[in-house]
Amino acid sequence: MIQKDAAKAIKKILAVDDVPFNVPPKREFGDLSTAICLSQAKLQKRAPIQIAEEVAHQLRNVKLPYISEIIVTPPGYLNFKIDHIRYVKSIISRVRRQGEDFGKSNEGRNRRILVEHTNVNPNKAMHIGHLRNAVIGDSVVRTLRKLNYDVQACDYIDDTGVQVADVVVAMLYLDEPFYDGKSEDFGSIWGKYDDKEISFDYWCWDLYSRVTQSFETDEELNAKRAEVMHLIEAQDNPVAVFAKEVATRIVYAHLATVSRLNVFYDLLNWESDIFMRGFWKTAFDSLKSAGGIVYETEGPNAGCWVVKMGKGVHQTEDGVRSEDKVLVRSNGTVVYTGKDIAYQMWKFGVLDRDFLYKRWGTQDNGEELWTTSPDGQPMQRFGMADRVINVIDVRQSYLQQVVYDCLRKLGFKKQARNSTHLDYEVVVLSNAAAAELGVDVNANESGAQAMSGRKGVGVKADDLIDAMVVRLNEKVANQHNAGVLATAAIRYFMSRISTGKMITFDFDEALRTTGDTGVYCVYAHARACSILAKAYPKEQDRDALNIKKMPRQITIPEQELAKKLAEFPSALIKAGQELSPAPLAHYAFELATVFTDFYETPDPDAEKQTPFIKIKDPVLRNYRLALVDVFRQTLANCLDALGIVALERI
RNA sequence: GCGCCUGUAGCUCAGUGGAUUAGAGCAUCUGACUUCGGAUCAGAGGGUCGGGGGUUCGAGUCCCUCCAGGCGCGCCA
Repeated sequence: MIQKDAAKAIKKILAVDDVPFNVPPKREFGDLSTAICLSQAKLQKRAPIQIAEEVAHQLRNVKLPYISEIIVTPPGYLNFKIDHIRYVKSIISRVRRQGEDFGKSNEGRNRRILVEHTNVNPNKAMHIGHLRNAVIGDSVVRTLRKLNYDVQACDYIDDTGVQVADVVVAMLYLDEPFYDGKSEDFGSIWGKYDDKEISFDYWCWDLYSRVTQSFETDEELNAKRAEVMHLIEAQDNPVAVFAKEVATRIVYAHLATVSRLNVFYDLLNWESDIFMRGFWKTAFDSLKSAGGIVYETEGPNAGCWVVKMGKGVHQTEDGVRSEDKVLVRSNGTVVYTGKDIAYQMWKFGVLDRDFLYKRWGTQDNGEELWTTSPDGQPMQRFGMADRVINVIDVRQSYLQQVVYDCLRKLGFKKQARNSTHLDYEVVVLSNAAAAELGVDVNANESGAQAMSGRKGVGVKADDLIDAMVVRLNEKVANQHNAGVLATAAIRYFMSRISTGKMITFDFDEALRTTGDTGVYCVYAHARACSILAKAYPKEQDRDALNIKKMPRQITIPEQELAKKLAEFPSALIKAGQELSPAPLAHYAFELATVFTDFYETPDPDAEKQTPFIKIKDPVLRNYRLALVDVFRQTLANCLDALGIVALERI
């Protein structure tokens, strides 16, 4: 706010659009500075120092609040000294007044954003790569809600794809007893799975990797695979019903897994419903009449409906290739991207068709989760978004662009513009981690291995969470706190790295509890709570934190803490603009670090530090404790945006 | 071949045109609890910001080029 006021005044004086601020290298220059006059010098063709002096003169007349002095330094910097007593006081009272709402803003103005994330194939346990998606998606949802967007969090369930079909084939035909091909009774099939031994998603993990290996050699099994895929697509037979049951059981397992990490949704969107509600037919008709799609009669795509992309047909070293994207195969079936176009149109409410909905259940956060369903009811509630964000890893960039291009070709230019592929890099395994999972690599060589569901190579999400809980259990008050801390550790670990960077997963690094970690952040919060609990054993005594009097001097650690606290609203805005949890993770750690410094050395000049709760001067005592309190509140708000619960005691 | 991403300390990462000395964490070494939580803190060592050009008063940051690594370019999802 202090910066905003100064920027506003300077904008007026110099008639510029933007005034960047930063921190001067030396404290005697002040607390804030801007080099705006240096860049202005070029345009005005005058000495920068001269401009700076003039601006400083005018600013002094404006009387900015919280600014006590304005200094000009060569070659033309404008430096501001803050009136720390007024400033710190205003931060404290602002955070105390706003409480949980501190940091929120009205950026979104209630604009509706649909965020789709997680989207794990319902055929096996989730691994840590899926976790990255869920953590990024959920954090973005939380952040956008704090910016007052009307957010719908969706999880897409591809229950009719090949991956589910493969597990179904495995269950029916990999081990005896085999399915007879027509029965509605799958009792003997379910008998192969023992829920006392292993969870269903884990069981499928191994089953899936076994069946994909068998496909390489087993002709008969491949024939069954084609048959099962056909039956699932047809939807009107016992195998399709069985497949839906398999997928549903896996979805329950996935939701249980992500729930351990505080990831929640508003709606589950099933691909089978997209299929049965005729979404594709409508989109196909629109594409045909808009001329966005053409039927090829010759060339490599003869017999297909394609979207014209790039250069079309061209010669490469592999022979004649086409950049065009096939949407309808020559056998008349639609590819995934085709369905995705229809689905994207639904998200914006421009498809002219809708799902049927019913309640799925209540999530651990107390919120109702809905699902699309063939036996649901129509509802005017989901979709119809102003903006759509699809959280999908970077390998699908090309296909996402095809979807958005098709929207454009259909005349939905605004919707195409408001479609965002939130692309993030994948999680790979360090050689050491891969070796630990039994992959044949040299653990001592630097390098990484891709995870592979088909090969069954990957760190399962629940295994990671369990390992974290085990590690934390020793020093924690109870089992519940170990779970909360494990969530903090894992979410932070997945959040702190920029979305554009690959995460090379390593057990030692992921399970760390010291330094730049979620555990450190929660620890700092718990410590602050502990101080307050000792200072004011009775709840009503905390009224003293509504401070009226300030000490005569503000120490440097106090200034640093106050400045960092004031940054939180802009950290949230930045995270919302970048669609990434990383800025908030960095902010949380910095805030915790600045607080710890304030806690350890509140009076840098004093020979001996006095614990806050033992300070005799009531003004200083209440003031310092008020700082502890607003820190506690701000960190908790930040961690909330990251889906991390700030414990009061560990 | 074309396109996208990444390259900053031994390792994992910040740093989205500003200040003489490029910041954290981990690891290594040295220290600090009879006072508010030691999952902490203080200190030390460790850098040709992949290389080379350019733009600018000023470049880790922008442009060009080269190098290295990753990922895309399916009638798979």
